[in-house]
Amino acid sequence: MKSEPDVFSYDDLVKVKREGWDGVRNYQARNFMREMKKGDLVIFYHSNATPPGVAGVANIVKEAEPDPTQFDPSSKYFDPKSSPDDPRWDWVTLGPKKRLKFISLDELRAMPELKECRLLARGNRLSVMPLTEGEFTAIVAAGS
DNA sequence: GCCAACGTTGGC
DNA sequence: GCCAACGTTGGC
Repeated sequence: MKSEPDVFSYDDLVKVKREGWDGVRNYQARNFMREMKKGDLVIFYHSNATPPGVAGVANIVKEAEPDPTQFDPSSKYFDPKSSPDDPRWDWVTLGPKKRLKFISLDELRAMPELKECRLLARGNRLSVMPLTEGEFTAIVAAGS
């Protein structure tokens, strides 16, 4: 899962202990969140950063449920086409699991295990996407 | 249903 | 700040 560290970093997650992952407004990303189970592990990626890269491992502490910001007119994530009767967007709640030694995007690209990794695919803009077990393990090993 | 215009993402 | 990629919107 990607986050812009200026907005919400891995350190912020450690600080607040748990955080609802608000603002996902892409159906594919939403559907991936819906597949997540409590206890699932998540690679926390810092996007739009200098440098971008992986900061740590998080876990799912609460499964998908409606993202309340979609109903809040004062939120930048407000969606007037969504209603509490028929919510369109979900969030999951994350907690910190394990901080990793920062792995920059350059280092990720150099890892043979990540050759096919969706995160690194050209033009990929999804903020939530699945990793294979091998990819996950390789990233954790690189940051441990 | 097509597709041009537009907005957003995210690396550089 | 630039720009490629690509999802969404809206006119037809």
